[in-house]
Amino acid sequence: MPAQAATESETGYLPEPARAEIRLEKVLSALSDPLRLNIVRAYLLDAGGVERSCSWFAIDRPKSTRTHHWKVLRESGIMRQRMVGLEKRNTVREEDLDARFPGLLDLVRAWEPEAE
Amino acid sequence: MPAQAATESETGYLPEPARAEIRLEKVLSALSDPLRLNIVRAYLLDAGGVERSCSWFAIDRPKSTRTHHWKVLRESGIMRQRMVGLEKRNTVREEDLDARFPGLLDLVRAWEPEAE
DNA sequence: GAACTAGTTCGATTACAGTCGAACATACAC
DNA sequence: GTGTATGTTCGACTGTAATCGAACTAGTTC
Repeated sequence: MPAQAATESETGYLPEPARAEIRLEKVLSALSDPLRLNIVRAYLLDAGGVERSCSWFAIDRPKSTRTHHWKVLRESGIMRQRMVGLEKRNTVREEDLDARFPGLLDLVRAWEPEAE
Repeated sequence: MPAQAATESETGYLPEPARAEIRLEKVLSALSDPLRLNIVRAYLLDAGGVERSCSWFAIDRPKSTRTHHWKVLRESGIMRQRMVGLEKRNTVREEDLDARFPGLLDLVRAWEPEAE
Protein backbone atom coordinates (compact mmCIF):
# COMPACT_ATOMS: atom_id res chain seq x y z
CA MET A 1 0.00 0.00 0.00
CA PRO A 2 1.27 3.52 -0.60
CA ALA A 3 3.53 4.98 2.04
CA GLN A 4 1.15 7.47 3.66
CA ALA A 5 -1.75 6.29 5.75
CA ALA A 6 -4.89 5.72 3.74
CA THR A 7 -7.57 8.36 3.96
CA GLU A 8 -11.03 8.29 2.53
CA SER A 9 -9.93 9.65 -0.81
CA GLU A 10 -7.06 7.24 -0.95
CA THR A 11 -8.87 4.01 -0.28
CA GLY A 12 -9.50 1.66 -3.12
CA TYR A 13 -5.85 0.95 -3.84
CA LEU A 14 -5.37 -2.54 -5.16
CA PRO A 15 -2.81 -4.86 -3.59
CA GLU A 16 0.74 -4.28 -4.77
CA PRO A 17 4.20 -5.38 -3.66
CA ALA A 18 6.07 -3.11 -1.25
CA ARG A 19 9.01 -1.26 -2.75
CA ALA A 20 11.57 -3.61 -1.21
CA GLU A 21 9.60 -6.60 -2.48
CA ILE A 22 9.67 -5.59 -6.13
CA ARG A 23 11.76 -8.18 -7.97
CA LEU A 24 13.88 -7.30 -11.01
CA GLU A 25 13.06 -10.55 -12.81
CA LYS A 26 9.34 -9.94 -12.33
CA VAL A 27 9.61 -6.40 -13.65
CA LEU A 28 11.68 -7.51 -16.63
CA SER A 29 9.21 -10.26 -17.36
CA ALA A 30 6.27 -7.85 -17.25
CA LEU A 31 8.08 -5.41 -19.53
CA SER A 32 9.25 -8.04 -21.99
CA ASP A 33 5.74 -8.16 -23.46
CA PRO A 34 5.54 -5.41 -26.10
CA LEU A 35 1.91 -4.66 -25.29
CA ARG A 36 2.67 -3.98 -21.63
CA LEU A 37 5.88 -2.17 -22.46
CA ASN A 38 3.85 0.15 -24.66
CA ILE A 39 1.33 0.81 -21.89
CA VAL A 40 4.02 1.80 -19.41
CA ARG A 41 5.81 3.90 -22.01
CA ALA A 42 2.59 5.79 -22.82
CA TYR A 43 1.98 6.52 -19.15
CA LEU A 44 5.54 7.77 -18.73
CA LEU A 45 5.54 9.96 -21.84
CA ASP A 46 1.98 11.21 -22.07
CA ALA A 47 0.16 10.87 -18.77
CA GLY A 48 1.98 13.80 -17.19
CA GLY A 49 2.49 11.86 -13.99
CA VAL A 50 -1.19 11.98 -13.06
CA GLU A 51 -3.58 9.09 -12.65
CA ARG A 52 -5.26 7.91 -15.78
CA SER A 53 -8.03 5.39 -16.27
CA CYS A 54 -7.57 2.09 -18.04
CA SER A 55 -9.41 3.43 -21.04
CA TRP A 56 -7.24 6.53 -21.30
CA PHE A 57 -4.77 4.49 -23.32
CA ALA A 58 -6.50 2.42 -25.98
CA ILE A 59 -5.47 -1.19 -25.87
CA ASP A 60 -6.55 -3.09 -28.93
CA ARG A 61 -7.72 -6.13 -27.00
CA PRO A 62 -10.90 -7.51 -25.44
CA LYS A 63 -11.64 -6.44 -21.87
CA SER A 64 -10.57 -9.73 -20.31
CA THR A 65 -7.17 -9.54 -21.98
CA ARG A 66 -6.73 -5.97 -20.76
CA THR A 67 -7.66 -7.01 -17.23
CA HIS A 68 -5.03 -9.73 -17.44
CA HIS A 69 -2.27 -7.34 -18.51
CA TRP A 70 -3.16 -4.65 -15.95
CA LYS A 71 -2.96 -7.34 -13.29
CA VAL A 72 0.51 -8.39 -14.42
CA LEU A 73 1.67 -4.76 -14.35
CA ARG A 74 0.31 -4.20 -10.87
CA GLU A 75 1.50 -7.46 -9.36
CA SER A 76 5.02 -6.93 -10.67
CA GLY A 77 5.09 -3.56 -8.90
CA ILE A 78 5.25 -1.38 -12.02
CA MET A 79 1.78 0.20 -11.88
CA ARG A 80 -0.27 1.46 -8.96
CA GLN A 81 -4.02 1.14 -9.29
CA ARG A 82 -7.07 2.29 -7.34
CA MET A 83 -10.78 2.21 -7.97
CA VAL A 84 -12.67 5.46 -8.24
CA GLY A 85 -16.32 4.72 -8.86
CA LEU A 86 -16.50 2.50 -11.90
CA GLU A 87 -13.03 3.00 -13.22
CA LYS A 88 -9.49 2.16 -12.26
CA ARG A 89 -6.96 4.92 -12.00
CA ASN A 90 -3.38 3.99 -12.83
CA THR A 91 0.07 5.48 -12.35
CA VAL A 92 3.57 4.22 -12.89
CA ARG A 93 5.35 3.80 -9.57
CA GLU A 94 8.13 6.05 -10.79
CA GLU A 95 9.59 6.89 -7.40
CA ASP A 96 9.69 3.24 -6.33
CA LEU A 97 11.14 1.98 -9.60
CA ASP A 98 13.71 4.76 -9.84
CA ALA A 99 14.84 3.89 -6.33
CA ARG A 100 14.96 0.16 -6.96
CA PHE A 101 16.18 0.05 -10.58
CA PRO A 102 17.75 3.40 -11.52
CA GLY A 103 17.63 4.06 -15.23
CA LEU A 104 15.15 1.35 -16.10
CA LEU A 105 12.26 3.70 -16.75
CA ASP A 106 14.48 5.82 -19.00
CA LEU A 107 14.97 2.75 -21.16
CA VAL A 108 11.21 2.32 -21.33
CA ARG A 109 10.77 5.95 -22.35
CA ALA A 110 13.40 5.56 -25.06
CA TRP A 111 11.92 2.34 -26.44
CA GLU A 112 10.01 2.38 -29.68
CA PRO A 113 7.64 -0.31 -30.88
CA GLU A 114 8.86 -2.31 -33.82
CA ALA A 115 7.54 -1.07 -37.14
CA GLU A 116 4.85 -3.31 -38.61
CA MET B 1 29.57 -10.09 -36.26
CA PRO B 2 31.99 -8.04 -34.17
CA ALA B 3 32.95 -4.65 -35.53
CA GLN B 4 36.50 -5.37 -36.68
CA ALA B 5 37.13 -7.60 -39.65
CA ALA B 6 37.53 -11.24 -38.73
CA THR B 7 41.05 -12.62 -38.64
CA GLU B 8 42.12 -16.17 -38.10
CA SER B 9 42.04 -15.89 -34.34
CA GLU B 10 38.68 -14.20 -34.48
CA THR B 11 36.83 -16.65 -36.64
CA GLY B 12 34.33 -18.94 -35.05
CA TYR B 13 32.03 -16.18 -33.81
CA LEU B 14 28.45 -17.33 -33.75
CA PRO B 15 25.73 -15.23 -35.44
CA GLU B 16 24.51 -12.35 -33.30
CA PRO B 17 22.38 -9.26 -33.86
CA ALA B 18 24.18 -6.06 -34.80
CA ARG B 19 24.23 -3.42 -32.07
CA ALA B 20 21.46 -1.36 -33.68
CA GLU B 21 19.35 -4.48 -34.09
CA ILE B 22 19.33 -5.40 -30.40
CA ARG B 23 15.74 -5.04 -29.18
CA LEU B 24 14.89 -3.99 -25.63
CA GLU B 25 11.95 -6.38 -25.34
CA LYS B 26 14.15 -9.29 -26.45
CA VAL B 27 16.82 -8.41 -23.93
CA LEU B 28 14.27 -8.00 -21.13
CA SER B 29 12.70 -11.31 -22.06
CA ALA B 30 16.07 -13.08 -21.99
CA LEU B 31 16.92 -11.54 -18.63
CA SER B 32 13.53 -12.22 -17.06
CA ASP B 33 14.53 -15.86 -16.62
CA PRO B 34 16.41 -16.13 -13.30
CA LEU B 35 18.74 -18.78 -14.65
CA ARG B 36 19.90 -16.59 -17.51
CA LEU B 37 19.97 -13.49 -15.33
CA ASN B 38 22.32 -15.33 -13.01
CA ILE B 39 24.60 -16.35 -15.86
CA VAL B 40 24.96 -12.79 -17.11
CA ARG B 41 25.44 -11.48 -13.58
CA ALA B 42 28.23 -14.01 -12.95
CA TYR B 43 30.00 -13.01 -16.15
CA LEU B 44 29.74 -9.34 -15.21
CA LEU B 45 30.91 -9.75 -11.64
CA ASP B 46 33.43 -12.57 -11.80
CA ALA B 47 34.70 -13.09 -15.34
CA GLY B 48 36.90 -10.00 -15.28
CA GLY B 49 35.75 -9.04 -18.75
CA VAL B 50 37.58 -11.89 -20.42
CA GLU B 51 36.13 -14.76 -22.41
CA ARG B 52 35.03 -17.73 -20.40
CA SER B 53 33.84 -21.11 -21.51
CA CYS B 54 30.31 -22.41 -21.00
CA SER B 55 31.52 -24.68 -18.24
CA TRP B 56 33.30 -21.89 -16.39
CA PHE B 57 29.99 -21.08 -14.71
CA ALA B 58 28.22 -24.20 -13.50
CA ILE B 59 24.65 -24.38 -14.65
CA ASP B 60 22.68 -27.02 -12.84
CA ARG B 61 20.95 -28.34 -15.94
CA PRO B 62 21.45 -30.99 -18.61
CA LYS B 63 23.56 -30.02 -21.61
CA SER B 64 20.61 -29.58 -23.95
CA THR B 65 18.96 -27.15 -21.57
CA ARG B 66 22.20 -25.19 -21.25
CA THR B 67 22.52 -25.06 -25.04
CA HIS B 68 19.00 -23.68 -25.19
CA HIS B 69 19.72 -20.87 -22.71
CA TRP B 70 23.05 -19.91 -24.28
CA LYS B 71 21.27 -19.63 -27.60
CA VAL B 72 18.65 -17.31 -26.11
CA LEU B 73 21.38 -15.12 -24.60
CA ARG B 74 23.27 -14.90 -27.87
CA GLU B 75 20.27 -14.34 -30.12
CA SER B 76 18.99 -11.54 -27.91
CA GLY B 77 22.34 -9.78 -28.26
CA ILE B 78 23.43 -10.08 -24.63
CA MET B 79 26.28 -12.58 -25.02
CA ARG B 80 28.94 -12.95 -27.69
CA GLN B 81 30.14 -16.47 -28.41
CA ARG B 82 32.84 -18.10 -30.46
CA MET B 83 34.15 -21.61 -30.81
CA VAL B 84 37.75 -22.34 -29.87
CA GLY B 85 38.47 -26.01 -30.42
CA LEU B 86 35.88 -27.95 -28.46
CA GLU B 87 34.56 -25.18 -26.32
CA LYS B 88 32.58 -22.02 -26.65
CA ARG B 89 34.01 -18.80 -25.30
CA ASN B 90 31.52 -16.25 -24.02
CA THR B 91 31.53 -12.60 -23.10
CA VAL B 92 28.84 -10.09 -22.23
CA ARG B 93 28.52 -7.49 -24.95
CA GLU B 94 29.07 -4.76 -22.40
CA GLU B 95 30.02 -2.01 -24.79
CA ASP B 96 27.03 -2.69 -27.05
CA LEU B 97 24.54 -2.98 -24.20
CA ASP B 98 25.85 0.09 -22.38
CA ALA B 99 25.47 2.05 -25.60
CA ARG B 100 21.97 0.74 -26.33
CA PHE B 101 20.51 0.50 -22.82
CA PRO B 102 22.59 2.60 -20.38
CA GLY B 103 22.32 1.39 -16.83
CA LEU B 104 20.75 -1.97 -17.59
CA LEU B 105 23.86 -4.01 -16.87
CA ASP B 106 24.27 -2.20 -13.54
CA LEU B 107 20.84 -3.50 -12.58
CA VAL B 108 21.99 -7.00 -13.48
CA ARG B 109 25.12 -6.60 -11.36
CA ALA B 110 23.03 -5.38 -8.43
CA TRP B 111 20.48 -8.20 -8.69
CA GLU B 112 20.54 -11.03 -6.22
CA PRO B 113 18.89 -14.38 -6.69
CA GLU B 114 15.91 -15.02 -4.48
CA ALA B 115 16.76 -17.02 -1.38
CA GLU B 116 15.58 -20.62 -1.57
C1' DG C 1 41.59 -44.93 -35.46
C1' DA C 2 39.80 -45.06 -30.75
C1' DA C 3 38.52 -42.66 -26.80
C1' DC C 4 37.16 -38.66 -24.74
C1' DT C 5 35.01 -34.13 -24.36
C1' DA C 6 32.10 -30.01 -25.32
C1' DG C 7 28.24 -28.95 -27.34
C1' DT C 8 24.10 -29.64 -30.81
C1' DT C 9 19.93 -31.30 -32.58
C1' DC C 10 15.61 -33.48 -32.44
C1' DG C 11 11.44 -34.56 -30.66
C1' DA C 12 8.55 -34.99 -26.91
C1' DT C 13 6.74 -33.41 -22.57
C1' DT C 14 5.55 -30.03 -19.28
C1' DA C 15 4.81 -25.48 -17.67
C1' DC C 16 3.72 -20.95 -18.43
C1' DA C 17 1.61 -17.02 -20.64
C1' DG C 18 -1.51 -14.63 -23.89
C1' DT C 19 -5.75 -14.96 -25.88
C1' DC C 20 -10.85 -14.36 -25.65
C1' DG C 21 -16.14 -15.04 -25.04
C1' DA C 22 -19.70 -15.33 -21.94
C1' DA C 23 -21.49 -14.46 -17.73
C1' DC C 24 -21.10 -11.73 -13.92
C1' DA C 25 -20.32 -7.76 -10.32
C1' DT C 26 -20.40 -3.13 -9.14
C1' DA C 27 -20.95 1.96 -9.47
C1' DC C 28 -23.41 5.54 -11.32
C1' DA C 29 -27.13 8.23 -13.72
C1' DC C 30 -31.77 8.79 -14.34
C1' DG D 1 -35.61 -0.23 -10.46
C1' DT D 2 -33.67 0.08 -15.07
C1' DG D 3 -30.07 1.00 -18.15
C1' DT D 4 -25.33 1.90 -19.00
C1' DA D 5 -20.51 1.54 -18.35
C1' DT D 6 -16.19 -0.25 -16.36
C1' DG D 7 -13.98 -4.02 -15.16
C1' DT D 8 -13.67 -9.15 -13.30
C1' DT D 9 -13.83 -13.99 -13.30
C1' DC D 10 -13.97 -18.40 -15.24
C1' DG D 11 -12.77 -21.74 -18.26
C1' DA D 12 -11.05 -23.05 -22.50
C1' DC D 13 -7.95 -22.57 -26.24
C1' DT D 14 -3.60 -21.34 -28.38
C1' DG D 15 1.08 -20.12 -28.44
C1' DT D 16 5.53 -19.84 -26.32
C1' DA D 17 9.16 -21.36 -23.51
C1' DA D 18 11.70 -24.49 -20.39
C1' DT D 19 12.63 -28.97 -19.71
C1' DC D 20 15.32 -33.22 -20.90
C1' DG D 21 17.03 -37.86 -22.91
C1' DA D 22 19.01 -39.97 -26.69
C1' DA D 23 21.54 -39.76 -30.58
C1' DC D 24 24.67 -37.15 -32.89
C1' DT D 25 28.72 -33.88 -34.49
C1' DA D 26 33.16 -32.12 -34.30
C1' DG D 27 37.63 -31.13 -32.08
C1' DT D 28 41.40 -32.92 -29.48
C1' DT D 29 44.49 -36.28 -27.44
C1' DC D 30 46.93 -40.41 -27.51
